[in-house]
Amino acid sequence: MNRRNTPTKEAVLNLLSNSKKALSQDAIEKQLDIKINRATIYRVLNRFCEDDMVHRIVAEDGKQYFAICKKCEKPEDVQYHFHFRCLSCDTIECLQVPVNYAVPNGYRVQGANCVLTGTCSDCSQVVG
Amino acid sequence: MNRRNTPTKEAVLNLLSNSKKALSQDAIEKQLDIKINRATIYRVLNRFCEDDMVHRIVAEDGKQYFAICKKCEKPEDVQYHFHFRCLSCDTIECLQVPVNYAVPNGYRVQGANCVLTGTCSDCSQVVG
DNA sequence: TGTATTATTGCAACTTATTCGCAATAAATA
DNA sequence: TATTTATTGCGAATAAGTTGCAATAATACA
Repeated sequence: MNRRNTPTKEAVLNLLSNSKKALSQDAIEKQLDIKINRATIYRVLNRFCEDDMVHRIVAEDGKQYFAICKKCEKPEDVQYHFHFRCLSCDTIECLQVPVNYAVPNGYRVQGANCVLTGTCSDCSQVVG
Repeated sequence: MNRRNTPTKEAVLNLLSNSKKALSQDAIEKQLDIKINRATIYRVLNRFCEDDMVHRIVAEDGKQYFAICKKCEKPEDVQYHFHFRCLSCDTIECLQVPVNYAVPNGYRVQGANCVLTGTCSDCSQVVG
């Protein structure tokens, strides 16, 4: 199952690389210059995730968001990090904040999906 | 908008009270003795959440799970806690593990949805 | 350089979770 | 007991994500 290079793949990867935020399929489709089918975008994204080039975040809206970040670039860096969902500008971003936890005896952790919700620094500026 | 007591409401609340795990609408419907409409269950659950009697967890499967736990009983206890989703027995439970985080300047946190994934203590016992 | 192999794509249909409008029902209250 | 309106059931709608299939195109190889 060798991967092939296609314009679609490249376009989506570019978009994610240049975005500071995690993007949903929806957002990706809108931001792309070229028209790419919904199902294709999902397939491309799922492949990126399989290949550990991108990670998937599920927000409390139940939707999937995709991001490339520092953490993705060094897969040795196993530590999970928090994500932040701003209710004001409706975006999700990776925080450089590690997730610390101590689970009870016998629990084996294999993954983490941690999203904080609130107002991001940009949107908090409203006051002055 | 005063709340009324109904058999439905009582049944769902009982179920959640006696369950150690967080339950999805689906699970609730199956476990109830009486037949309650899907939409009604959602409405009851959403009302419970509004009234802070129950809290809602969104797992990486994108589904909502509902739970009553110690934390729910003392709303003054603002601290968020982790949830654990066992991939083996496919359940979600509240952990007595607080979520600690330090967000960058300017960020205002109003909520948290933190789910750890893996194998719970019961399912880890397989070995011995 | 031409051809075969098979990963990738687009399309349409499907699944699943959740919500919504509306009319009927039933708590609470006077 | 009558009135008010929260709650329910039903069916339909919405939205996110997946899947089957045939067509297309990237890669490998003669």
